[in-house]
Amino acid sequence: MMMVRKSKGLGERHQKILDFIASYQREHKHPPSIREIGVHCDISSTSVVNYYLDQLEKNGHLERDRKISRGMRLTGNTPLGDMFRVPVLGVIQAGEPIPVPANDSFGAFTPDDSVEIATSLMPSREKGKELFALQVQGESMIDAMVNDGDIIILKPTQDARNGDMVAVWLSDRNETTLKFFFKEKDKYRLQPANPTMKPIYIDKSESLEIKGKVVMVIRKVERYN
Amino acid sequence: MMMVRKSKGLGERHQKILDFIASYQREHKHPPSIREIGVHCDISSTSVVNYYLDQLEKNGHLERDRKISRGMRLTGNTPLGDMFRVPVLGVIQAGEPIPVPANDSFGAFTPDDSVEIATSLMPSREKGKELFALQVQGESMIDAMVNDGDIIILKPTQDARNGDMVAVWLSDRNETTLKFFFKEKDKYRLQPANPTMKPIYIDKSESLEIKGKVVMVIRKVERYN
DNA sequence: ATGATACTCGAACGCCTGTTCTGTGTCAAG
DNA sequence: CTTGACACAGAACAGGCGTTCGAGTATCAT
Repeated sequence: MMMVRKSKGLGERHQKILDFIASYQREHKHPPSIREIGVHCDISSTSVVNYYLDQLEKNGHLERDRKISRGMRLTGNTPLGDMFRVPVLGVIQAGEPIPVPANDSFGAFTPDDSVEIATSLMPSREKGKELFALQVQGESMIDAMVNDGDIIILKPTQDARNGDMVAVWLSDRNETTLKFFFKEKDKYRLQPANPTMKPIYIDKSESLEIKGKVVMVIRKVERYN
Repeated sequence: MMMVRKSKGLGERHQKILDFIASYQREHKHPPSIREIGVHCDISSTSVVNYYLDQLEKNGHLERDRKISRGMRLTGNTPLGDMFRVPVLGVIQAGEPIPVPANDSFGAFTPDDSVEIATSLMPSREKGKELFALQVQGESMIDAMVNDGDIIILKPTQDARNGDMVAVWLSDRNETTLKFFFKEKDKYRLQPANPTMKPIYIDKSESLEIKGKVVMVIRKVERYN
């Protein structure tokens, strides 16, 4: 019978090292040395750090240039340098609920699809880890100035402040929509981004599920056919 | 009287080093060492390389982490890693002509403003050097599904193929617009991106200046207020 | 001529860093 | 109990690397 010491492929130590490399890289613009990793991860021997680094490389979390000082770099879905990698969780369309990230394994594997965004493009200081993206399908978001094929990036949240652009699921109407959100006396006002279009009002008795706050829209203009 | 040996800030040697660092980084994913620079740039002494590196740092072309092996990185408008830096040349609005890049000093200094785009987001294999960006002002591009404040990235071109989304200047109408372009029998059809809106037709006798082909639209959703 | 400035070379110094080797303790399987 | 895989520590080694220094050469203004 085969039993694994630590059931997960990634132990606490591994994760700690990975996190440290990422944060160090963000701060210093270059990867840490083995010894620096040791100090900050409470590992007293360089050989042990090397030991873990080897494993991380085997698992594909890391790339190494042996013999080269600080010759390591994070791979895949790790926020590298000044770029965010945002997972595309699915599509958003009129009649369907919005896929939202499972709370548990968030940083985990989403090798599906993802988009990379330069941090310099990020509006606020949104932490990249919490963001996710959806691909718009159909032309139902036209009043939000969002086209078929556009990619919207949003931050998961349940409540919005007035003026936020939110993705909401109106289960009563079986409708998904993107609107600017305003809470008024006894109802909600959902204002389209297109100023030529009129807002819709949702009574507070109606169900209104805010799924996330839209932080960015990206449109790759291909070809109109 | 003060005379400069080489009138330009950047000598041939400087440029060669800069180029080598860029190409080395692309290939190895990490910067070269001083000695490696020396070998590939025909400099026999490490101190000379260090000498030039210091100058490049003073000129702002380079950042250095002294004492740290390979602790250098290119700054500014150098296509680093897998990211494009696209210069924002100005704004685009209804009644104004579209700013287009001067043909001469393109790669030159545009320290104004710029946006960074991950190459993975680029639709075609557009070369980043030829792209430029404009910030949309006003709501005149609404029929192109482009909002006030959006950033559009386009490739300068004079002619378009059917189905391309182009930025055109209609001098007869004194109007700037973004539309899908179609050449028909004796006229041009400019099709709005918003499918609920009707196309406009431009007679071939009218002037129609294509300024560029839109390749991407980016919207940072801030706050509606 | 003379001195200043820019540029180049070569060598030596010493720290930093990845590697490797030996040894220790733990724990599950046989 | 023995064995062996696994996690870890510590020390020592060797090479890579940035730095520094002394010295030489060329150009140019004074």
